[in-house]
Amino acid sequence: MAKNEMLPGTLGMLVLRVLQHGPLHGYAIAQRIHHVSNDLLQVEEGSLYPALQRMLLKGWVKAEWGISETNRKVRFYRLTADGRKQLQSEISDYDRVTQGIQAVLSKA
Amino acid sequence: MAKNEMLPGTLGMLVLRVLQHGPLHGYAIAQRIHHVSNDLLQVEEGSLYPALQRMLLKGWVKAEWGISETNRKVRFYRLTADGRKQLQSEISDYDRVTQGIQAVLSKA
DNA sequence: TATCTAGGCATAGATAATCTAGGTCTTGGT
DNA sequence: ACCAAGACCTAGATTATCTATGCCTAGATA
Repeated sequence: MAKNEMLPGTLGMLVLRVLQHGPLHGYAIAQRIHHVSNDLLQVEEGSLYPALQRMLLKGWVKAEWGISETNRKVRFYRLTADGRKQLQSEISDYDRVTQGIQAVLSKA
Repeated sequence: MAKNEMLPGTLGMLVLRVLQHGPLHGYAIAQRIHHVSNDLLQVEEGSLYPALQRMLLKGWVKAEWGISETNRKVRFYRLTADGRKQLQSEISDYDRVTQGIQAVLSKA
């Protein structure tokens, strides 16, 4: 995953995480992740929108149309109760796996 | 990536890392990763062998047949100079991305 | 001796998630 | 009248993983 690419399998977790603050529209989700990560992470639109569709199907987010700060028609996503649970689960999986990886990288 | 699954994109790095000590055969690579990670990581053979093939093609490892400690015909893999460079590159990519992820998870 | 288990290599096919590269529409500024 | 940026979306290619399977051998055990 060179340059600004994502770690496959972690995008959903990041999206759910930034939605914990409150609803955001897609474009804003990508920007938020980019800024909060100090520009280390770059979410491509071709990854983001399909991911949001998957999460809608799973019931982890709900969407509704609205108007953005810049007066554009946008789709706001907000976390559901299931989404919150899913986020916790993904975080603990992620923590466990990265612990394992760190162990290998350090004491291999 | 539930239970013992891998984080996609990190297997190659882990394999190269454990080969830094010296040559190992495939089965032993999987075991080493499993043990060193405190059983957190489980490398499936169906992931490992294709990964080794890819790394052979890229020239990151070289393979030769030999006899294992348990007297079986095995294929020993050892790191090449290119493999060492690749490992450093993958580690720094990985570190950068996980820093970004941690930033989002904590200060989202 | 026959059989079983574990060690060990390998591949095919399904699945999933990403990226690239396009496309569309709108708003606000020049 | 035009253009850049905001915003949504999808198709297709690529890549990496997992599941399931097959094959072979050494050593232990019945």
